[in-house]
Amino acid sequence: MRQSKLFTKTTKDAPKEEEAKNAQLLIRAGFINKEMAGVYSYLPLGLKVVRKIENIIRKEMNETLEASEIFMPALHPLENYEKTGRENIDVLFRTKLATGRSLVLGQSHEEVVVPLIKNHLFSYRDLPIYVYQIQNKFRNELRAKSGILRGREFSMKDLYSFHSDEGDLEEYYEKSKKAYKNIFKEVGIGEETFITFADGGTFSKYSHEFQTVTGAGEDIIYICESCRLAVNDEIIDESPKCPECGTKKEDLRKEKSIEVGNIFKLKRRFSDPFDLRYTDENGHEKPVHMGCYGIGVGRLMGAVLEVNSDENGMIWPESIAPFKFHLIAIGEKAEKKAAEIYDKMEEDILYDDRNVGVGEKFADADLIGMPYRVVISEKTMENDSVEIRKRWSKEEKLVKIDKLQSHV
RNA sequence: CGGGGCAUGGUGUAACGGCUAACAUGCUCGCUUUGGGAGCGAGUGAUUCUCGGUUCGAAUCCGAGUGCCCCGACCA
Repeated sequence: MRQSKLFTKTTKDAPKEEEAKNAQLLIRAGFINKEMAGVYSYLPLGLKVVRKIENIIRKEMNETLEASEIFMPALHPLENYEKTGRENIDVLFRTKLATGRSLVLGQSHEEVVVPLIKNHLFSYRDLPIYVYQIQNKFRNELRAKSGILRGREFSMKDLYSFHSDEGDLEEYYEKSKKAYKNIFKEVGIGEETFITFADGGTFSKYSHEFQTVTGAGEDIIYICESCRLAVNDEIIDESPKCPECGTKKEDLRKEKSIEVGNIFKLKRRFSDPFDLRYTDENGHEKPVHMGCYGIGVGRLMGAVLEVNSDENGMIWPESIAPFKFHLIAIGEKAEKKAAEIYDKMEEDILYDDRNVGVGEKFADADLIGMPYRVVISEKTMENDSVEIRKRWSKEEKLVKIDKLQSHV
């Protein structure tokens, strides 16, 4: 993309109303726009990151977990929540149809997906079923905070699995952990992210969270380094040790962290209220066992930033960077050559063709944080080369122009 | 929801109860400049969050409201 065609602007100063690093950087770089507390627009560069994260998630959902993507509504009838007893949870946004019928804005989709699946699930031959979506959730948080880490409207991937028995659910649940690990590794926070034993909320006694260590987090976890597992502070008193190797609480590493994913064995918590059953091989009706598996997409983007940035700006992992290269030309001759390079590799390059000082271009390249900054000047052209600088290590080297694409 | 803080051009800040609300940045025009937010000049841009009160006079003091941030509680 030619940067001159990008309508968003960068700024030197962060708005004073944002304190969270992720929000300051994303707003300064023009990736997002704040509409109100906890509600943000995603602008071209920010949306590119979101789309890349989504596609990484989709790949794991489709391939590893064999799930089918669907898209459910944000408007839900309140009656469904009365069936499950969740009509009074305090994060529910309520609204009404013109006819007076009570609705809620979806904060999760169990109340929609179960009746939906009921129309398609009759026999043991239909099981298992795995469906997921990437959709906006609405939660009337008393306090939105930390930029895009806790919003009132936010994008989330939610997967629901339907099983003939607990054993099958168990197996799939374990498989989901692997898929989740792959996702967090692929977006660049694998090292900082730990499977964490946590409270099950209204769903079940326990659940597993995926917690990414960062000072910006709102949870506290106790990490067992050797097992790469953690225990959430909320249940550490109940089980004050590593669930795997038994290392005691005192020897676990205590850290602040942000929950980027969460998986639950719902079992019959939602299938029973809707009478979701199937007929088994012997003609008997049996209950359906469910699991649900969430990942906050916007939050994940924020978490990546909290982990990867420096005083000059953002540092995007190649897997989710809006572009791989940020191309800057110095001098008229170099501009011509840069345009040629850009034409061949449009998809991978953000080309700064703006008529501004080179200092500003460098500063913006640091702020926007593409993994590789490519500079072409008369000096580098003497060797038919460009200078490549890695955003994260600041390491620089000259590379032949025709080797640029294959080089890194 | 409890506690604390903040609210002034687009953005970041300044201004004793008293003159036309200042500075930086941004933006526009002209000239110059091109390896780290460059320079000179000329412009542009504000109902000082809202409502009410005190006062001869309010950005400034008082009250209420709203918005935003932080701590806590809450968090499918």
